[in-house]
Amino acid sequence: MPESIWFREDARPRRPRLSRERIVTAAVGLLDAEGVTGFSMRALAARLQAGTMSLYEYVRSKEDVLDLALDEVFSEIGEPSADGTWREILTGHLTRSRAVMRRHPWMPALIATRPLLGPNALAGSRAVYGALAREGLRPPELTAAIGTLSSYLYGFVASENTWWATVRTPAADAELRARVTDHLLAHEAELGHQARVDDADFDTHFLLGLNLILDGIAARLPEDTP
Amino acid sequence: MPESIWFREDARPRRPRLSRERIVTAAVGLLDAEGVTGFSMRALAARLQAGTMSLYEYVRSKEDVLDLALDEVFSEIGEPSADGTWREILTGHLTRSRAVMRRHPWMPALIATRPLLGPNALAGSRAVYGALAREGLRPPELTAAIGTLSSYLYGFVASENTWWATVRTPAADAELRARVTDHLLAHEAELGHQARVDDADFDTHFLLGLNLILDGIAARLPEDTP
DNA sequence: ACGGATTTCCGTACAGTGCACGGAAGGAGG
DNA sequence: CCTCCTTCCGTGCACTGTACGGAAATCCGT
Repeated sequence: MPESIWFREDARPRRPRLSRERIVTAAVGLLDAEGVTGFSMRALAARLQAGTMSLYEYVRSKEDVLDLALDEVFSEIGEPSADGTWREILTGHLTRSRAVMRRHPWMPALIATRPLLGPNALAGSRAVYGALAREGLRPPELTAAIGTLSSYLYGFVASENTWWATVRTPAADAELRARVTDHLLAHEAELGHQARVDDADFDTHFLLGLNLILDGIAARLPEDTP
Repeated sequence: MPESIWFREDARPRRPRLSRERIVTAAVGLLDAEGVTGFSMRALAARLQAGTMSLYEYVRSKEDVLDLALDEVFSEIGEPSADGTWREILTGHLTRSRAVMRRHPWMPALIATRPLLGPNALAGSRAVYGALAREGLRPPELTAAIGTLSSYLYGFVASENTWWATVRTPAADAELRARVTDHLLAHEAELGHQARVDDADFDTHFLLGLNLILDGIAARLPEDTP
């Protein structure tokens, strides 16, 4: 019977099994699981139960996949909230950005290599731009303020991530950890302050540094806002 | 004559052709010339006119070489000058740091991956620490200030470098460049400001952002200093 | 209904990578 | 002279990105 053709559930390519979206989400998952060094086209194809070369129907190169994955996770940050003071808006947006970059610790390494030109990344910077322009800040101070905020965010999370990565390696880098802890202790001991490094530490340091920058921006706004 | 032992000018067994130092300086040269993606142990050995595996007598792994090269160029930054106001000292130090990172554009990508635990990197952060502690700043604000400054520096140069790298590629990324220029223009046009991107632009933006942060730090110093 | 054209999939192959291993060259110490 | 020990490095292995060409399945014009 010729209709039996409808019952061959997966003989060969009826509808395309693969798609750009499926590849990108699989790439994000692989990067989360294995990091940037564990990422390979073969591993990505295996995760999709496809042949390696099948990916290249939808994607130009490995770099292409990485760019796509990077912009994909930028969308997780979302738009800044519409209400609140400008300080609250920016603090919330940067805090959420930091959370996303900690959830996907491979982001800083890619950002350092590839330009941020995906639609989601551009939309984010545009939103921050609007929040500050609404307060009356103008170029070049406006551009500098945005650059400072994003540079700070990105630099902070990068060192935060490599710190945790170093500390989590069991015993191979024990010597490195001892070295930096000694370094910190030498500093702190001079001033009688207890050295301790944990998540809460990074949280408060992030907010302290952010408020440093926000104070500097506030001093450049045309009139004072609470 | 037993004294002849004192005239053996070279070290123990035989004068080694290779050395850790020679490998490190060759690695810096190779990274400057080819970038991090063009760096390979085979290319490094070729540059030293040696067999690939000879390197492994002096170096544990490729990662090891990269760590060594990174700390090597950190020494180019030098110590902060001893006199001047704290703002002048920090501005000078950060400006010199930025210059070194532009001279070796592969630095941000490595910093995003590996922890900064080489002796030269640690010495630099210690010097900045001292300059601010001398003004009376104490932890946790002191630690936050240092982290903010280095995060800013590193994030700024990273985006600066990828920007130039993108722009310099002849025509392949012309579309990307057009996209970001459109983006900038859309912003600037809203406010009637001319968009232009060149070296001087990055210089002034770097100093604007730096002064933003320094103002924030100044507000936290115990008593006012000019 | 049939014969191409097109789309999807992927096996094979090639040039490149980091590095483990084992061996050769040659001076040093006995 | 023999032996050890340091430096050097050729070979090999598992792995990478991707160019190429072919096979299978669907679509389309007739």
